[in-house]
Amino acid sequence: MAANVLVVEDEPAILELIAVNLEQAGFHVLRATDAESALRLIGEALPDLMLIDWMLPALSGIELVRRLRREERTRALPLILLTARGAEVDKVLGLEAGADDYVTKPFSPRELVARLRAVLRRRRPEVGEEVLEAGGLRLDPAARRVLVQGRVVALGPTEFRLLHFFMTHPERVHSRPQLLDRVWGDHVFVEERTVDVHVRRLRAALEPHGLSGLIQTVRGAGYRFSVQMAQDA
Amino acid sequence: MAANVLVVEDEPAILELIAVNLEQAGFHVLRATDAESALRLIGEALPDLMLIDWMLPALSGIELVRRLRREERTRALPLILLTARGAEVDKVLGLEAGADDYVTKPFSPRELVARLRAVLRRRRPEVGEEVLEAGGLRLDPAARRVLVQGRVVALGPTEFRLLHFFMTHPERVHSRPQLLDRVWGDHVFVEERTVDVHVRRLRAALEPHGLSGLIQTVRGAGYRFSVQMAQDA
DNA sequence: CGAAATGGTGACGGTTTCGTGACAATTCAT
DNA sequence: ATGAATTGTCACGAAACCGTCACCATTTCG
Repeated sequence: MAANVLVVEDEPAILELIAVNLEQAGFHVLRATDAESALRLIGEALPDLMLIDWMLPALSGIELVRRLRREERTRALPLILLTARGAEVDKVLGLEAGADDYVTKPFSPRELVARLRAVLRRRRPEVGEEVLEAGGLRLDPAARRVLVQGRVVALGPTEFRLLHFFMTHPERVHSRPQLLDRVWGDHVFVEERTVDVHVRRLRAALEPHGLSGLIQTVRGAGYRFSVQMAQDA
Repeated sequence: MAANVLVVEDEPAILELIAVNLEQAGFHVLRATDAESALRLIGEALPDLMLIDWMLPALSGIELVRRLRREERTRALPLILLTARGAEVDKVLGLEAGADDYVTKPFSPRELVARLRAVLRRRRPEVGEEVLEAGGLRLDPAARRVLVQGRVVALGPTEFRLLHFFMTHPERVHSRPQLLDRVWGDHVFVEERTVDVHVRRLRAALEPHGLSGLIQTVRGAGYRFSVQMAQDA
């Protein structure tokens, strides 16, 4: 989720101001003070989004936008332009050049972050939204809902994510550390036994619907979601 | 591609100036010097876009905009307002009344043409104007009205838009940022919790009509409009 | 057989999230 | 201009959720 944002702004003070705000919002910020160094940075690795000042030395912001749009590799790169207040015309020209959005200076940090997120969200074509079916279960990620024979299974957020992971990685054993990594996130630190508790809660939620044995304990190894082995004593 | 543009401007010299510029840019220009003759022209044939001066004799430009937005036939008609320089309030009022954009006088021909093209490009799609029915609700976008069993449901503007969005995207969870994005608009910045309040108001408005459970909260994720499963704990 | 290891289970605070009522600011119609 | 309606924000409390622990059952292995 930590998106890389490349900020191109020639005024060092403003650049830092923006960078600090974005980093506080959880973004990873790359800095550039002119278009050329920005292009150089892009050459190494594509960021997830670019924030470009309208006024830049040498190659102007809008020129940079146009150039990025011409290149195949950077064509789909989300771009946001920073324009000075009152430059109404610039907005139109900027959007025509191919920017995804613009922010007028001065701006509030909240507004900037909101715009950023909006653009990032819009560009992503929602991956992993297919409905999953296995072992009589029907999990719909978009609706965030689990059904078994038309009946809704009541699940908490963590249980839902856990089941989601199990269903996307069935028929194999996952250790507790692995589950913590994939379901809780690699930055979270919780006890391994917490997994046990949530597995139990998930089992308890499935039981009333006649489903049991789907999640199996592999002693000394971890847990496994299995449709095949679901019916044994 | 030669779009018909109806220009409403009471000052003959300015009207001609605009007309000449637009025609040079390839538009077909219709002229009117007051709101009434403009309405008469529209009665015969709808233009593709209207350029309306703020100050008009008798019926003012903003009144004309409001009136056009009320009529079903002209609701989707792209409108651009011409305002005097520095009249910041006018801009807000104009956009609120339903104009798609505004241009401040004096303006450069190039700017005017750019705005016109921009507005035409993102012309309102006629889709999403058909009557929606779901879960005992009947929503008419054109009439901006919601019925349940013939009875009118009293909704504020925001609640209406919220319900409209829900009904056009049912059976899936929408996060608060997503809802702010789609219902409030990209360029509005309000607290996320504001969504909660409006969801509550919407629920409160539906309840007296025997409808409950249609809008479900999904803890940690957002809200969901669901017709099926509307009756569970 | 007994000790150690492993996992199931129930319960308990702490935290997060959401519903709700109130409020001030603003807009709109009269 | 006055009053009604709408909107965004906040504070408070209820409820849901989470992580942890203690305790017990079962398995493993000396």
